[in-house]
Amino acid sequence: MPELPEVETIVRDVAHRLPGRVIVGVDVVHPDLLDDHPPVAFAAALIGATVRAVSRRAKNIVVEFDGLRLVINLGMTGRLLVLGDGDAAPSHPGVRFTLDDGRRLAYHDVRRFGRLALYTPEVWADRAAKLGIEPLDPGFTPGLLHELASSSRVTIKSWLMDQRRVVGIGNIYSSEALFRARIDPRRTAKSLTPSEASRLHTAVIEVLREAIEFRGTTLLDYRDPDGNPGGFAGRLLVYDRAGRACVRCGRPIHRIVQGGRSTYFCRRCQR
DNA sequence: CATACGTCCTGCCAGC
DNA sequence: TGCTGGCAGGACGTAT
Repeated sequence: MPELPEVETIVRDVAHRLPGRVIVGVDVVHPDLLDDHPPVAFAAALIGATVRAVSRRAKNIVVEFDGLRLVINLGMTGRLLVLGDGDAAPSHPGVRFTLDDGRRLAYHDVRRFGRLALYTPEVWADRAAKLGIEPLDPGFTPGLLHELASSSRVTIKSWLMDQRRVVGIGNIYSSEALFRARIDPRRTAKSLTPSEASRLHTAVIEVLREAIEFRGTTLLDYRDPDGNPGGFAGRLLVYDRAGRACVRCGRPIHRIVQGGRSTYFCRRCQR
């Protein structure tokens, strides 16, 4: 899916366009996107509600209404599109929202791994509290990263992707951050020294910030709310570059499988 | 509790 | 050309 930079790009784009708008229509095309929530109740709760703010927590888009939170997780292929009069209908609509100014907000999802859920602010706060720390928050320090990692026997690659410790990092940015930190993805999380944890801390923050600056990575599916791809794919150093030359040493980038997911790294540069 | 793995779903692409 | 298998930005449930 969209990882933190892609979700952040979407949220920043809609955060100044949606507040003040009222939902006047809800069309649930694929009820499975709501889990077991009845589509009729979902629509009824949202119709007439005014968007007050849009924010991000981990890889979730949080649309804030008075006394209600619509939380959207994009899964692998989800898109949140803002459509005007002339815009074509999405090819894989999941849920369509009509706004009081005539625009439409469309949740589009080819694989339908995404989810839309409604919570009271209190229940959402409880769920959000169970997620790990935001890597771009000041509380995310080299010491905290080292401490959190020091008790885990899983590989550092898998550890980075676990949303219970540090949020927002997925399959692309975990490989990218480990390359930048020159750490072998096969190492266990607990094996990192304080100085390696510090390098990884810096690498995570830098790669996420740069990716946000370039509006995210589009390999195939990711689009911003206007339907445009992100610009960071060309700046990836290892992800999806198996067999190509490492930008640092020139040796070929390797692809391995960890936890059922592809990992890309340089055997020479990453120890 | 922590860890490992299968599952949800559709589309695309390489290889035969 | 047409088929098949493998693979794809995530996260949850279950088994051990």
